[in-house]
Amino acid sequence: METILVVEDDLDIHNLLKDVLEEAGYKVLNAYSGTEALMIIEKQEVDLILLDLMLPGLNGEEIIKRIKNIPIIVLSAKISQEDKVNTLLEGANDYITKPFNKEELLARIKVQLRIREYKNNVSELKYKDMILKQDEHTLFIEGKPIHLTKTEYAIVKQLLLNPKQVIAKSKMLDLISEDTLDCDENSLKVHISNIRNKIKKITNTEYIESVWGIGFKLCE
Amino acid sequence: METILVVEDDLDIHNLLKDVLEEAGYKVLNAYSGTEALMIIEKQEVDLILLDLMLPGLNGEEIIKRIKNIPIIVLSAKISQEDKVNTLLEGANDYITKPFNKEELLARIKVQLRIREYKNNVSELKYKDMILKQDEHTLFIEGKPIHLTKTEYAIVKQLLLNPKQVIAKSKMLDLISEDTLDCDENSLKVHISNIRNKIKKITNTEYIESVWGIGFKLCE
DNA sequence: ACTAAATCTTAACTATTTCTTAACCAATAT
DNA sequence: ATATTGGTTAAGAAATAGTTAAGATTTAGT
Repeated sequence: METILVVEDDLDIHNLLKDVLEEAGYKVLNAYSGTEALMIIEKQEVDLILLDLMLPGLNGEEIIKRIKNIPIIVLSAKISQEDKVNTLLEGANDYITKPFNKEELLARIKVQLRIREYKNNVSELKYKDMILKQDEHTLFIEGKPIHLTKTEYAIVKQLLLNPKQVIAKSKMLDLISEDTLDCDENSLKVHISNIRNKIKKITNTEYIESVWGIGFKLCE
Repeated sequence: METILVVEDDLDIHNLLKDVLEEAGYKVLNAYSGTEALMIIEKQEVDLILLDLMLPGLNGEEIIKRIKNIPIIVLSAKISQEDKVNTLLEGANDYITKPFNKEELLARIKVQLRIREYKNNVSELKYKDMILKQDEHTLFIEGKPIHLTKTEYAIVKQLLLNPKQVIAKSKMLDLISEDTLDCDENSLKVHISNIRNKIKKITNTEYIESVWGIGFKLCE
């Protein structure tokens, strides 16, 4: 089941949205301010955000800037075309004006969730001098192929799917759990070490960075 | 009758294309967004795709990356030569700028379908020192003929159709399911073993490589 | 339709690769 | 200074791949 975070301070609209979404089979998380929304995102897995632009405290625009890799659909009474364009450029993925039509809302949500799913399967993931060719199931660093085991491949794939972002160890374990049986944090650090060794045979450049106490990310 | 998928969000252009194509005797499928297009491809047989580059949601470029084995003709208002080149490099097969000429469109479509037809029925699939002569239903390695059974032939054919690519065991079973009754992963490994043995009688070179936990590919 | 030959699947066994565990050392934070 | 986290290593456990042979099934010839 996919999780949608609703960020809206108006209680009536909030509850209406919640009802519509739950009826459609989504799990709904609730935030009534921008700061609350950011807190929830850090702790829980969220697949999509419905965001009201007019919020107390931290406003919608600022929240959009802070969020990466979660699709955002903006809800707003603002109607000018200019606003629409600005919001999309700032990082929102879609825009719905209030009062909204139930079917349109659900359709737009579906589209965003699908896009995410499809991006996961794009045939080549690139970052700097790394290319993960998914057809060939091979990582290329500076043009040279590196053979990765199933688990190593899954780890590198997650790092490349979220470049510039730190992936917490627990999150990583969750993300790769489909490809592994019982990988724990100890096992994870062994895998990371093994991946780094394979890369070291090709180049001295570091590609994977540790973030102390949190997890791992690709070097910037 | 050949099936063409039209991916275009502008309703006027979409309908114009549909009319032209149906008049020319093609079956037309319609998609108005990238995600819709990908959904259709998964479910139905499509011989060619006419793709608008400017789409809501998943854009044209991303769709091209996801599609293989179906020729794509890109439709776009973009006119710079640079864009043209980029699109072709990314995986599109041809490029037509809007407003398009009806005859030119149909001619380009014909060319792509011809190429496809030729490739599909090409009597010989080659890779390195392997030649699969489909007429003779025989595999030649380093010039010497090897007799393959029906299932073995189907497996080798799939490998040769996608050289350099890893074919997952489950995918392979799916691809050869038309030629077999109930081949499972165990049976598949026996077939692979048998194919390797037949090749080994001719040469010591390895031609089929295993990708641990995933599937098989031709050696590079 | 019957028989013989070829092919395919099943299943046990062996070989190989990968994964996890756990001990030890290094680095970092309080 | 000490506790916590990260990194390395090696060995044993677990998973997957490869081999083999026998019996079942399909195909082809008569």
